[in-house]
Amino acid sequence: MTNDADAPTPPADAERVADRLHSASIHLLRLLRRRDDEGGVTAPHLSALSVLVFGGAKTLGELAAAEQVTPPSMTRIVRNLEADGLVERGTDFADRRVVRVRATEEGRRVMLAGRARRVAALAERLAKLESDEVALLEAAAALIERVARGNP
Amino acid sequence: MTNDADAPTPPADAERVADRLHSASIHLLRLLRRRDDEGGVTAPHLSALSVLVFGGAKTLGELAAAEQVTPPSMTRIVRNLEADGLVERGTDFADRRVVRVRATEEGRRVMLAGRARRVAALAERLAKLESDEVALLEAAAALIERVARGNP
DNA sequence: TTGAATAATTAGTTTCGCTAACTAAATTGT
DNA sequence: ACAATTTAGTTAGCGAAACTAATTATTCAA
Repeated sequence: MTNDADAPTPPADAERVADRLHSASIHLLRLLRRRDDEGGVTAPHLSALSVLVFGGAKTLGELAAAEQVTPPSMTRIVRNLEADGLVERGTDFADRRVVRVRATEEGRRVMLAGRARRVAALAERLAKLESDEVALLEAAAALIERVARGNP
Repeated sequence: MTNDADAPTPPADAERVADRLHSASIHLLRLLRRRDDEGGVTAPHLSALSVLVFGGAKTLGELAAAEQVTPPSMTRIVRNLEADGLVERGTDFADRRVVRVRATEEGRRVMLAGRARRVAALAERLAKLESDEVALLEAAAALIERVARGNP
């Protein structure tokens, strides 16, 4: 495995890049996966919560779609978040089937604190990179996000 | 997000980038997990197998380290791979505590096929990007890999 | 030679995601 | 208007993945 982070326009075959990106993502998440005992908030919870904090209230279905999980999975995530007082559910009066979910103030605080804590190990390592490398990673994150959804 | 790696030093705060990278990785892997269920080999298995195929035989402990999981986790992965005939275990004659693991021929074939299947959805989407965007992602993958391990 | 260290395994727990089947509410078609 | 269909969400249950703690087997060192 030779390093081609700085190679001059390599033959960037989509499949090879896909494979590396896949592999890199697995290893990155394993680094961050460990449970956050202090806050008790796991990565998927934090992720859903941050959608609510930054994107405002959503229906359960919208949240499931945003997080790319099935509705039953999101039902469970929301139930746990509610039990911890981090989100609130309300019924939509126009359509009583839908469940509206929004972050509580505590949810907002916990999300911000938990995120900082969870991401600290990574941020620490990023701080050691050159600034152009960090910029590259930021651009890449946006691209990956776009690719993971349907390139919208 | 039109700027590249050579953008004029944006305020690339490490923590913000860490958060986005984290989020992007979660979503990317969720996308790929679904595709993967169509085949018999799961992502962690494939990942470990590819270490063996590309890196040659390893001890169980080395494999655990390479994959950033604990030894018990790797024990289970290897047991499953062995049950499927994809790897073989052998005792090291110099030190009878260690378990040497190597991919079988079938393991090699299955790994390559599985990887192609797994990565197809991603590669398809990558193919729609500009070539400089793909190159950026490739460089990012290498960087992420470096960061996820201890920046060596 | 006995005791500490190392490699791997076993046992048990937790979290997460899925599918299938269900309830409840809204919409549609006759 | 009311039966049939569609839509939103929930419940129940399965399987995969990862962890910690404790155990076994082997090696190394005092």
